[in-house]
Amino acid sequence: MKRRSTPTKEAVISVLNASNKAMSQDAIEHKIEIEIDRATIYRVLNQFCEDGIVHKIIADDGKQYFAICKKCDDQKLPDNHFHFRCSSCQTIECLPALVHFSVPESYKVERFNCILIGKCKDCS
Amino acid sequence: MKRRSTPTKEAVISVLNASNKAMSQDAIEHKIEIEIDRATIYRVLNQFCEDGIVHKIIADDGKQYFAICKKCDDQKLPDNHFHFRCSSCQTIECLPALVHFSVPESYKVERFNCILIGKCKDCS
DNA sequence: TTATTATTGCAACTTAATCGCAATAATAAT
DNA sequence: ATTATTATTGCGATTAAGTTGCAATAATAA
Ligand SMILES: [Mn+2]
Ligand SMILES: [Mn+2]
Ligand SMILES: [Zn+2]
Ligand SMILES: [Zn+2]
Repeated sequence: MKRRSTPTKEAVISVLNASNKAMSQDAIEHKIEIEIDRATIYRVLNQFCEDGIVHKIIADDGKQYFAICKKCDDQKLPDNHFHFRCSSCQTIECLPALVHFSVPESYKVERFNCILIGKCKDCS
Repeated sequence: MKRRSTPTKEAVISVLNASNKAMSQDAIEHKIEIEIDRATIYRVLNQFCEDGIVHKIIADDGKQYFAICKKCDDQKLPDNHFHFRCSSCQTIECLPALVHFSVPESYKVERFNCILIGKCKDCS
C-alpha cells in the first residue's frame, strides 16, 4: 500500500516529535489542535510502526504508548532499549540503556518489551 | 484485612502450582473444575499478588498473566527476572535470567516488567 | 480533468478488567 | 454448639482501550 501524506499524519508526527516522551493515543489526541478521530489516530500510529518511524511500548498499565524512533537501529531488534515509567508523573520515556539478556538453549528472541518502573529524575 | 481460606483460593493456587507457565484469568477459569466468577478470580489473584504468593506480568498483548512466585526473593525487587512469550504457542514463562539495567542519574527503579518475545524451545 | 484508491469519520463492536451491592460463608466470640 | 462479625462471592453493570466495517472524502496518478 502506497502511503499518502495527510494533515492527520503530519499532526501526529509533529506532536510526537515535539515530545521527548512516549505518548498514548489519548494524549496525542489532546495535544493536537485539529479534531481527529480516535480510530484514525490508531491507524496512523500503527502505520508509522510498520514503517519503522515510531515504536510501540506496552506499559505495565496494559496501555499502548508510542514514541518516535530517534536513534533506533534498523537491525533485527530495532527497539532494543529499556523504557522507564514514572510512578509519580506517569510519563514514559526511552532510556539510553540497551537491554542485555540471556535465554536458555534453543529459545529465539525476536523482540522485547522491557519497562522499568520507578521515580524519574523530576519526581525522585 | 485478615485472609480466609476458601475453595476458590485453593482451586486457583492449585492450578497455578500445576502450571509451569504464567496464566491469564481466562486460562485459569477454564482449567478449574468448579465454576468461579471472573471478578472473584481477579480479586483472588490480586490478593495473592499483594501477599507475594503470585506475581503479575503485563504481556505485550496488554493482558495480565499470573505466575506462582517459586524462587522470587522477597527483596526490594521481588520479580527481578525476564519473562518469555512465545509468538507461536503464546505461552508465557518465567526465565531464570535476572534483569540487569542501568538508569541515568537520580532515577529510582522500584520494579519492572520485562518480556522477551520469540520462539520457545518447543516451537523453534 | 478524471480516475484510482488510500485515508478518514462514524458508529458499532470486542475484550479485559473493575466496581457496587446484597447474599453467602469462614472464622472468632460467646 | 450457637451467634456475631466481616471477608468473600456472584451478579450485573460499567469503564476503558482498541479494533473493525463501511460509506464518504481527498491525495495522487493518469
Ligand atoms: Mn523507546
Ligand atoms: Mn516470573
Ligand atoms: Zn516523574
Ligand atoms: Zn512456543
